[in-house]
Amino acid sequence: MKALFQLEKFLPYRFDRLAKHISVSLAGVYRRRFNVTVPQWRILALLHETPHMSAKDIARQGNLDKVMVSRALVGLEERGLLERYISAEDARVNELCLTSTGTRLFESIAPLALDWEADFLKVLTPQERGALERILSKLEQHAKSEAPALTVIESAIS
Amino acid sequence: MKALFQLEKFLPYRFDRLAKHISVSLAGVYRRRFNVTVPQWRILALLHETPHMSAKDIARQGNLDKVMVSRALVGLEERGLLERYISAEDARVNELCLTSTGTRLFESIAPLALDWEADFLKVLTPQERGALERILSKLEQHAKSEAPALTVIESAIS
DNA sequence: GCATACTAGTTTCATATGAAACTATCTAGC
DNA sequence: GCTAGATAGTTTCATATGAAACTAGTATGC
Repeated sequence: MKALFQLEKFLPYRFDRLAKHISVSLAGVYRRRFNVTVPQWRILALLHETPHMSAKDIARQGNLDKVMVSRALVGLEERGLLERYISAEDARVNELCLTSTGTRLFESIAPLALDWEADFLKVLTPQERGALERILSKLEQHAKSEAPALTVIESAIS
Repeated sequence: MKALFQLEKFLPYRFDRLAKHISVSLAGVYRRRFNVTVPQWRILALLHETPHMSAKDIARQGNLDKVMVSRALVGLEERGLLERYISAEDARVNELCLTSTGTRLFESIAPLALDWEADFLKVLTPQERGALERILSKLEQHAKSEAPALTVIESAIS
């Protein structure tokens, strides 16, 4: 009648531990070989996919703090990996765009990132990979939908 | 022939985002209601399960930095939630033990934590929950086994 | 038994983080 | 067209983090 609770089996703990492991391990690849931080890597990926995004959009789509985006952009700009233009419609907005150097850098990193991912998932069967995909999607959906409500509770209580 | 890489579908990104969401949301429960941090919560859980652990064992089993453990212990001790004894075999080692107050506090939090977990998983079918369990175990196993190798590479390169 | 190398836990310090204030710009209502 | 309130992005500042140095104690080899 002991063992009501075991940290080792507690999902939030397991998720945190695994996510940290993944992040540290993969971030090492970007950093060692390309001297790129995680926020910078996300920015490269987002801008490669959708050029001319604003910093705000990057923050939202890359799950990053706007302060972190601001700082990461400075670093990328200094290295000539991206350029900013002031938006024609709204002078507050930065229109961001990878330079050809930035594009090439991203295209060097991306295959390594995908290799890393493939290697990480190689212990799973194809069925399990499909299941993981579906499960993550459901949990993400759930998380997204409850986020606003929790914010309200948060500000109401604390 | 675009879209070789989409951040939104990249597993490390998805894991990081989901884990952060979980952590922030759940940590709010401990903190608001009980003024307990995540490391403190892990320590309470581990000591409840296995009394008389050392700080080092807690760091390893709770996936925490030893500095963080040291600091979290001070907070718990000050609140009278745990006591330390100097180990009889080795005077460097702290033998840690929850007080009855600490035990009661843990036993107040645990059901809420489990409720939170159940609520979080309620969008999954029983089959999916089983699959998630199995998948996580495999990935954890894989992560654990490659960790030492990566450390070697790390120190060799950087 | 004493010098050397090691380990548990703490402290220090330099860096990372993000909340809040700030600047520049925009929008809405008058 | 001007004022009040909002928003994009930056800067400041106070806190969180963890690597490395430190302290106290242990183990080993001679």
